[in-house]
Amino acid sequence: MEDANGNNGSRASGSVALEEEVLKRWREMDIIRRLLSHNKGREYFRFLEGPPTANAPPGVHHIFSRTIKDTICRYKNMKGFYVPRMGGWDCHGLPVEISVEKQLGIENKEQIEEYGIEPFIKKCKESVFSHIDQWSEMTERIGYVLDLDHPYITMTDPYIESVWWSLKEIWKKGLLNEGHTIVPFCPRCGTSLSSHEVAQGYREVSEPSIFVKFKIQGQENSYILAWTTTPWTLISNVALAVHPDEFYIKVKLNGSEIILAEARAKVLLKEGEYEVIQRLMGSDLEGIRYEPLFDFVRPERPAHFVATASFVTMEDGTGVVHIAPAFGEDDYNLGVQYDLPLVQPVNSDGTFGEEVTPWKGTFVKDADPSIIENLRERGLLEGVHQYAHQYPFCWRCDTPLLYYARKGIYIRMSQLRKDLMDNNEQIGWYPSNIKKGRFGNFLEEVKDWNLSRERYWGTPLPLWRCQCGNELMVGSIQELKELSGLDHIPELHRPYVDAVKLPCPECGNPMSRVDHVIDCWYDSGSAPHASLHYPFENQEEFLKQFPRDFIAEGIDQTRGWFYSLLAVSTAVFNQPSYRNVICHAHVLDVEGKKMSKSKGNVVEPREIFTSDGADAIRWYLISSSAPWRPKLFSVEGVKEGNRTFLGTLRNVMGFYRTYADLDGYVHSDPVPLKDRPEVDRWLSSRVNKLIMEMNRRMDDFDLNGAATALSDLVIEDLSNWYVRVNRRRFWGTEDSMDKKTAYDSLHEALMTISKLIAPLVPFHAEKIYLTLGGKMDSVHFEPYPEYEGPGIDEQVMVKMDLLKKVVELGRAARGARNIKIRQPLRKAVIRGTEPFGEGLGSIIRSELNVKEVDFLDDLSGFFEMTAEPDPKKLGPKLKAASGRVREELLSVDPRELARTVLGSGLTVEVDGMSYTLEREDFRFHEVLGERWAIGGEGEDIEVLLDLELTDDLVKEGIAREVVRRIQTMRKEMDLEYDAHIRLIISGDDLIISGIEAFMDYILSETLADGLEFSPGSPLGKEWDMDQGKLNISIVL
RNA sequence: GGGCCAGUAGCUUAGCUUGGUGGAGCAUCCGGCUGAUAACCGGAAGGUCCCCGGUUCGAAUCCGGGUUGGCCCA
Repeated sequence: MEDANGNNGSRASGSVALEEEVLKRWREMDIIRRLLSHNKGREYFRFLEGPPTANAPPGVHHIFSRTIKDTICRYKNMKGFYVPRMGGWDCHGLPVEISVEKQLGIENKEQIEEYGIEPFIKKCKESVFSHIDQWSEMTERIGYVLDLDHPYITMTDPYIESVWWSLKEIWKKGLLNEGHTIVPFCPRCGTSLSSHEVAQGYREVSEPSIFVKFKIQGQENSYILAWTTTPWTLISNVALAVHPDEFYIKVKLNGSEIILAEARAKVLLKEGEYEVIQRLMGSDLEGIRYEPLFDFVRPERPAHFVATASFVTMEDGTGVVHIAPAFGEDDYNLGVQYDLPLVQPVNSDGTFGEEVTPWKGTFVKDADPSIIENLRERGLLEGVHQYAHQYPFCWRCDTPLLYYARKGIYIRMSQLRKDLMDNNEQIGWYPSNIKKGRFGNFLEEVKDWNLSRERYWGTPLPLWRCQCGNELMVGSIQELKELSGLDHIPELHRPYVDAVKLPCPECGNPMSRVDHVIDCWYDSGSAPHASLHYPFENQEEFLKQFPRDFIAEGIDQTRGWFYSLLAVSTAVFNQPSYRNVICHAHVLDVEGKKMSKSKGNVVEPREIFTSDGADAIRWYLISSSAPWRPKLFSVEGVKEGNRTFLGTLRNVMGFYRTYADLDGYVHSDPVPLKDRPEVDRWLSSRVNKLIMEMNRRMDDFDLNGAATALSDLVIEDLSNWYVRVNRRRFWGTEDSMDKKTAYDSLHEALMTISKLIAPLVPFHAEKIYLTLGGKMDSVHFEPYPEYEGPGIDEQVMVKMDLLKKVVELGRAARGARNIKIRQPLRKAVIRGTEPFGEGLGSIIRSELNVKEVDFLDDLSGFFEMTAEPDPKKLGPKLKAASGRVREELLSVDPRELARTVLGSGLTVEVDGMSYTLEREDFRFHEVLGERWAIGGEGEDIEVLLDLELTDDLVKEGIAREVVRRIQTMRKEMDLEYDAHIRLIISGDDLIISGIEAFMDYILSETLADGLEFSPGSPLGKEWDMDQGKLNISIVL
């Protein structure tokens, strides 16, 4: 609650009340919707919202993304750009299916088929927006300007149609192929897993690894030694791989001749145990044929020979890798290179097929011991080792995953590698290292993109096939209708699209759609065109918005959305679809751990909204460090920002309002700047300088730098300095020109600040703007302040810096000698600066409470000099000896050293060498006598205070002590600021004489109409002062 | 296992590009100030600038290696 003076009871709660008031106004005046069309018709700032999935509630990290995006967009909007901000929702994908599976209590594809695809995807559709209310609420509450009424939704027909169009474009370019890809596969769930899911399930396991002898064809007793951690894949072996540029040796071991890598022999075999017969390069081994270990499958193409491959390492094994192309990515690629057969005698449930007679129906991994035993009996086993390595398990059912060749449709991104890299050059990355680093490295090794998913809930792959081998890619709804002869397609999802058969133009037989849906990353990567239903609608609008100027998401999107956007736009348009991207780090808990429900360390956005508000959390996330530094989220940190920065703002406003209301001040006909005192011109210069800096930082996407600059000005310059030293100018009862000038200056500074902070803390900005009588309906319609020179008076800024330094040093001088500020002193003497004008000089006198300020060029009369060697000078001059010389000189009495150096000069002998040093090689200090206190000793500016007290000074000090006590009592009595009082006082003689000497001063400071001395008054408050006892009563 | 980023006071961090006696905020303690401020001002205490090595007269800063944490990928 606010009191009559506009002060908030508590700084923290003040922020929530303020925001609710602003939110109410925004709703009533439709501000957010109006901002969405603000500047329409002017130049575009082209922003793209990354679509979240609304089937889980938003967390703090979503607030982080949204704050960054909102801040940049609000800024550009104020800079005069039209900033369309279409919301977006990502709908498809396995996570949705899984949540529906859970809800239905089923857990595999068979059960989904049993349940029915149609009711299943209906459930998916319902589930997609299960938490949309929380998302909308959060979005509005943090003030994110986003069009939630017309969002793009990736599961709608228009969106899917645009996705289809782009796929057909890619298909027309011949970039869409079918092939096998090796995918991680869960044999129990019957599905391949996304890389993200696989990453969740890695565990360290210890498994038997075996050394197997492959008999070389046509040679007696001669073998190649290979090593594997997956014995079951030996059934499907079709080749052995060696590194072409490593040395291999043939050795005699246990009566056999064996080939293995030289580097590995040294590790695996004991010295003397073997005899080297021959040394060869890996490339010399290429083509050697060997006898297959098993013959369950007879390959249709040449197999069982040695190939060379650079992925073979000398880190472990024998330097010979057994190759089974159906069960590993490297193996598969090598298979393509050597045209090896794809031997795959394993069913999709992970058991061996009929042809593998001894183990048919056995889960492959369970067959390992028996296979090992089989090899041992046949004398082909050289050894078994326990081997610890990382292996992926299904995150859902904990079954070990198998790498498995599956048919799939993929985009040949590897062919577009150079285009991707060229397009990446046109993108500004924040932080910049991502461009060449994490993202650039990824592009250099970009793999073909497996688009197909053997699932249900996704954009159906629009590829129809005929038995005759003919294929058709469908690129629009219209095309599908024409080809099928149907005039109604219920929707572009399974199973409806599956039901559509197309007559084959080649042979007339019905063509069926391939089963697959596509990777939902392709959906979101299509957002730049699909959000506008391009090219079916909005052709012009699309051209205006492509490529987008700015996107921002978490760094985990590097290979997610940031990649899929670039991949789609490169494949379809050969351009990047975004020009600038901020990748922010994650929001972790206070200990640096990932927030997760199971750990119970999740911070609920709502809790912060009701305790400290949206601006507080926005400010915390932006001001605490650069966006790409992880945020160790602490509620204390949010509160601190709310107290220090936002609270100070609210308080300066409160101060302004208290007195402006009292005086009926309105900002009009302002006093010309040149007629204002220096301190006002200083404030204006500081604000102008901030305008320059804010524009520069925001244009550079440097939000953290902008926040720091704001905070410095508001806390240090505006509140802690300008308002504090000028308070008295606002207090006077009569309407003076000086008072109006002070109001003008404070009003103007606050008005500009309200605009400068608007993108960052939109609620506080609004409140300040409106309180100051801003003309627009919202500060967010105002143009962002632009620097218009010459608004910066460098001279007055330099002077003020000096002045602040003088005051700081003067206070330090008092502190060092324990002299209270309320005790007036006769004189301050300052060295090292020019005299200030009367205006600024009076600030020094009141801040330091001295009667007189003197400036002297030379204070040596007060001092004795000391000297110490300056390592910065000694180093370059004496090189290696500098350390010893410095040590030597530090052992000399510094006063004596100073006398010598300043007098006859100095030669020092160290380790038998002699060095001549000069004045410049030293730093000088001064020490002074008892009467004076010093601040800044040895610095560019020094301040001396005369501590000698006269009777008058003592009495004045007493008077100030008395005033302070009366003011405290007024406050305790909760008196109105302008309430007049009468005083009844008694006390010790010295104190009474002080009061008598400064009677007028005391009366006017405390708004007292009379003061009466009345010994022994029982009603008053008893005070214990340094100078004796005092009793004060206040009467109204 | 690979890539990227980071390690500075009890906590949050600046400084690192371009080497020259390490700064700030919060918290603590002492003192001061206070009719705008749950504020503010002065001071104290608190540092192996993650570790080891190299370059240099001199390294928080540059280079190499390691380590710990985060993220991404396997």
